[in-house]
Amino acid sequence: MKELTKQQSKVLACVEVYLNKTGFPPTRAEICKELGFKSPNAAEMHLRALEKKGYIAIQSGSSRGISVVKSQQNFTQSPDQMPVIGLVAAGSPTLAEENIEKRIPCDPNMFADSFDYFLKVKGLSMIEAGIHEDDLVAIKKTTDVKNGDLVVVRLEDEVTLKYFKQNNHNLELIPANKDFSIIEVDLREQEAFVEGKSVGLIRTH
Amino acid sequence: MKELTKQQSKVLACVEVYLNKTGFPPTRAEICKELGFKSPNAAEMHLRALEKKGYIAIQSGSSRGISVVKSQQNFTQSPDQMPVIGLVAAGSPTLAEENIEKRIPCDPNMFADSFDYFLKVKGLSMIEAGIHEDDLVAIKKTTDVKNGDLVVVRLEDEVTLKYFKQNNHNLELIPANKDFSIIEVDLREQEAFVEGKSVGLIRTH
DNA sequence: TTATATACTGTAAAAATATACAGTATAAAT
DNA sequence: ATTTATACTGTATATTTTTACAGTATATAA
Repeated sequence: MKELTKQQSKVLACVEVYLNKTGFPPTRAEICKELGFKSPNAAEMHLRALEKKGYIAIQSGSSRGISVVKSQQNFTQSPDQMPVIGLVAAGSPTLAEENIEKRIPCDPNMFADSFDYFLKVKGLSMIEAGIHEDDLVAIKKTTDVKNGDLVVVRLEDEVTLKYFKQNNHNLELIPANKDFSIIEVDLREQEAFVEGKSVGLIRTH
Repeated sequence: MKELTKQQSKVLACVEVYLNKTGFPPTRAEICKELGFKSPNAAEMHLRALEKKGYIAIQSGSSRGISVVKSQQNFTQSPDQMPVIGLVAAGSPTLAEENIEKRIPCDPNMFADSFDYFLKVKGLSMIEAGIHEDDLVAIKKTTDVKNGDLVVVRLEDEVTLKYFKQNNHNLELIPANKDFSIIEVDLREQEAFVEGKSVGLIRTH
């Protein structure tokens, strides 16, 4: 099987992801939108190349007439098992096997945004936001967070779940419980690592 | 899940076979050709019926925008699309398509107990249990509930989510908000229908 | 007897989509 | 220095496809 160029590989992945999410293949225009191309012909050329190399088949004249012949990644057909990580007092939440308490079968796209793992909540600092002890907060690994986001932040070796608010070098980590006080950090004096942000929550009754 | 008519069943099978063979869904015209209809509207009507009964989802305006939600055969392994139902003021929560606000890809076994649908929470009566407006409560259809369970109960045409407590003919539906009062029902005087119980909760941030 | 649901035909317009053609730009190969 | 392959933009058009509307026919329920 012939090698794919970087862009061809991206296009194939895009088709596969779309197919997985919607159940039918994307149009040229949709591929463009996803990958940032400005001409439908960009997608067309890549698709033709993928066809030539035997990765897809194109039904000429049919809309969305793409079928994936040889998948790049092996999509697991069974439901994903998303890991649950305890909010350990020390160190970053890592996906190392020893930190995974258990796994929950669910779709990483079940919330508005995709997520990477569940964080098990300890303590009552966010209770007024309806976040209880042992709730599982779905975390997307990212450093791209805005004021007001519910974020996972590491200070020294302490990991915490709080609302995020930053003005220049002044970082505030805001709890949702009047018995707790705001954590203020001067970023010139102390480092803070944003591990990710919450995109959702689940709780077992 | 509602029963299908003979023709609807044929159309669903046709879609599934086509999907299996080509990798993308058929158009109305192709369904007609396959099943011998002479008008694309014949296929259209059957597809709309299948959508209403929850077997497929149709992406409006998209060509071939059909995704099979609930397969007749059991060969689609894609993650289940669990329905979200609004807590309507009147009548039971039903799974008829007109009551389904959207669907969420997730595993029906993600909680300790399996569930049938999500109920979208209205109001603040359970806020002290960390259940907010617009949270989605996972409901298992059952009448087998115990005191202390979080249940969906219908009184007359009112559907409500409360804690369950019953002593003989005396039923109490207990909110989790000090501004709300307990609903007391004498079962000799008034009927109460237990629609199901909550097995979990999800919230999108 | 009059609805009501199922099950279509036939037509047509609007919208979505594939796809051809004419270019531009860049890097690597010859 | 010129070709060749990759990687696009931009435009236009023919075709595909959805979808609304107006009917017809039949069986079943109220």
